[in-house]
Amino acid sequence: MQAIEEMLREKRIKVTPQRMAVYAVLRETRRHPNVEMIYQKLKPTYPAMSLATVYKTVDVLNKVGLIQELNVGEGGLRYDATIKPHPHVYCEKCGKVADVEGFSMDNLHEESLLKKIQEETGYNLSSVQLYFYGKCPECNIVNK
Amino acid sequence: MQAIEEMLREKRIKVTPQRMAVYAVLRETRRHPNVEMIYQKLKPTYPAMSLATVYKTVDVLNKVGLIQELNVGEGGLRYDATIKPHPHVYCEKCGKVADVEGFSMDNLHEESLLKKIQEETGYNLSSVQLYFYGKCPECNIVNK
DNA sequence: ATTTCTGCAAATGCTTTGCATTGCA
DNA sequence: TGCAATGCAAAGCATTTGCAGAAAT
Repeated sequence: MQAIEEMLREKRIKVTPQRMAVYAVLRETRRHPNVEMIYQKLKPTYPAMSLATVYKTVDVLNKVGLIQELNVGEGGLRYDATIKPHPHVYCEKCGKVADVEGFSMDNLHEESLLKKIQEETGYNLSSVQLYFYGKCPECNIVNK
Repeated sequence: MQAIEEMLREKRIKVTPQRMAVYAVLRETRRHPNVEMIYQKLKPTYPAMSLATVYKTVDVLNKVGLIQELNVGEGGLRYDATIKPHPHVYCEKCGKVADVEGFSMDNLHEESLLKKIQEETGYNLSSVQLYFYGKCPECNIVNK
């Protein structure tokens, strides 16, 4: 795994402690946190860090392509440091987001398919998201 | 096409002019409007209708399965009266949402695939959404 | 030295809520 | 009649913005 500092530098954005910290949090977790979760996680270590900075930081990291933004149900946008396209499952009860690893999205990026959809819709496409909705194992146990 | 009044009645929800009007708007358009757009569309005909009612109505229609809710980019949730699963394309510049018709999502609902993903994730799945992101034809022409 | 980022607080925008009134069944 | 839906205004969150001071290149 490449050093975080290097990765930011390669993207030609200024390397600040806040940016390294936010990116580090996202690389260490599989929980697809939203901005508030990232903020809470960083608070003990960076008491001065502002929520607005977390918002700005995930925006920058997303725009340079170091992380991806997930638009699943409620609770705000979620962030994922794994940028290789993969499907996500969302729990409609507790809001948990998990990766689906056993399904490749390569076929959705396949040259011919994207081209076909571009022709049909006239859109110039750049990315794809596949979301599955349901109930997570923990919420399934609980009645109702 | 079935009469709107009948469809609401079959879902055992109270039939009101507001609900029929909102559902009618969604059946007549392919623009995947958000709540504000539906509200603006109805204002001339139903000047007394409240924005809150539109919010409550799309929520009810979605819950009984007459419409589906789309969680694409900015500008609020979008609504679609076509409930058969199909992919959507979202324009990252102007926010337009369009249907993709040339790609079937049946394979994503295939018994074996859903089962496989349920086994891997432990989630009990109920629905799927496939979103493509890019730029629409109109926005592609404009520079930058 | 410049440019960009951060932190704060205020502002914005979408959505929900509480409640009195109205309307469907 | 009784329960549910509507309309209005206020409240609630998530997110954005403007700007002065701080930090990175």
